[in-house]
Amino acid sequence: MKNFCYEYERPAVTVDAVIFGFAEASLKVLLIKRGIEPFKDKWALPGGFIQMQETAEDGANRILKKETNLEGVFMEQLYTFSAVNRDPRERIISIAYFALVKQDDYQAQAGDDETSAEWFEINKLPSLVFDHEKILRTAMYRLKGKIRYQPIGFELLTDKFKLSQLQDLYEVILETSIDKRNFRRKILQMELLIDTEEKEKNVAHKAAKLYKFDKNKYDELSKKGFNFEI
Amino acid sequence: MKNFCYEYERPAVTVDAVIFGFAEASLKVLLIKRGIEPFKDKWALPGGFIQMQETAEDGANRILKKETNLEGVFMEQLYTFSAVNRDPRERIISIAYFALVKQDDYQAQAGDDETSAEWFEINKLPSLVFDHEKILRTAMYRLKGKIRYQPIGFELLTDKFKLSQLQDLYEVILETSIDKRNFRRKILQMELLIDTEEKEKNVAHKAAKLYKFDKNKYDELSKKGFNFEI
DNA sequence: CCAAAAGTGTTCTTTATACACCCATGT
DNA sequence: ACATGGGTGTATAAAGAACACTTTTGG
Repeated sequence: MKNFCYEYERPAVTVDAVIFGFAEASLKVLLIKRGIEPFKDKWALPGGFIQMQETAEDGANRILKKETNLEGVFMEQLYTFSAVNRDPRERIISIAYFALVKQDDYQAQAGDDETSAEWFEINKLPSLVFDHEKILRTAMYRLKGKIRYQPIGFELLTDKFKLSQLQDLYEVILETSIDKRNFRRKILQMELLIDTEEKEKNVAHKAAKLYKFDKNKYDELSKKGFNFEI
Repeated sequence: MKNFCYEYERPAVTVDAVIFGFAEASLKVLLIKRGIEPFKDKWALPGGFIQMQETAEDGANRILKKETNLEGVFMEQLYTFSAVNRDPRERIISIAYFALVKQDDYQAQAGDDETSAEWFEINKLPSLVFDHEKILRTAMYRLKGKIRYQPIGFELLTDKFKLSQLQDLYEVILETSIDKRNFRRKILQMELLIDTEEKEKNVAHKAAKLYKFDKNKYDELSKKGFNFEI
């Protein structure tokens, strides 16, 4: 049974993923209900042991795919958690990632497997196992810091979005209110949004224009020293 | 000999440290000459296997102490490198840290052991083993990004410094030139420097005032939402 | 016609940038 | 006396912050 032997004791290594979504003007996190001990039936971040033939990033993508059936979304290494007793069983080091997904895509594609994954509003979280609350706090802190200087907010919205959705997103994540006119001017002045010429439909008010984020243009400008900032 | 057996195969886990110093107006990194195979006598970042009773941060501090005899300096987790073949022997995952040390302190205290550690100017590096060049690039990128928004530059200077030293530091790390008057005004307006009432001595020109960074005041202001920015 | 969200400009304040000369000290 | 780096102020441009009304649409 125990076939892998080493000269020195080794910690186990896992990968955990903080998967953020945004819907109904609130920030959400995907949690899974543990199916095994320890802490069976408690909520946890999706994760698993790293495989010998995969990088940590591969592992994080594998977990993302398993839980959401999504691939190719924004994903970034968050931090490596190595407290000696973070797992009651044995020494386990966790390399944590955070991902930003377009929640509508997920809702369309997932639901076809029976893992008990569920979206939780960031302000209505259950208690989590191990040090997962700490990991989640770290992820939120990172997201909050990063969204102002990199155009990652768009990763949480559908491809076409209206400016008020983008503003809602910033307001929720940064926990501030932003002046509508100043926000719109600032975003539009960057010239990173493509006007799709479409409008939202069937709303009981003036229909909003829909925009797309121009990733190619952003990449171009970045090379020339442009810095995104909200 | 191989006494530690597990049900599943496990990667080994190491900690590597990118230790930055600043002297003679240039940024330096501490490298060690490897004493063992593989790559014996090649230059590498200081590092070692993580111990079962220490966190990664403890490990990084242990390595820092071993190589420089310093403790309590600025240290922060950088990134975890997990490419499958980054080490030719076997799968080794490295949790990398970066540290900022006051190089003068080091020169005063170290030299009492015979490890072949040596400071290299960042622009005159030898080639490094494994993926250590990648780790170093990652560290420099992080340092460059971070120094503008957190007062970590002071960690590289002696306790008392003159403004031109601080400016040199920013110019070297950011790879730009900065207007002297604008720089001085910006730094002094923050009111985070304490005028020590001392001046440099024995220089063939007007003696510069010496300042200290007021960490307590910075911590206070941070709590109230102040953001350091150069 | 009413409710609900979209869309739009101007003024004022703050911050960033560009720029050149005199001062103190040791040799 | 001279070479070296220290120290200082102002004017202009750019960016940020504050603020209220009209428009479009479905019910």
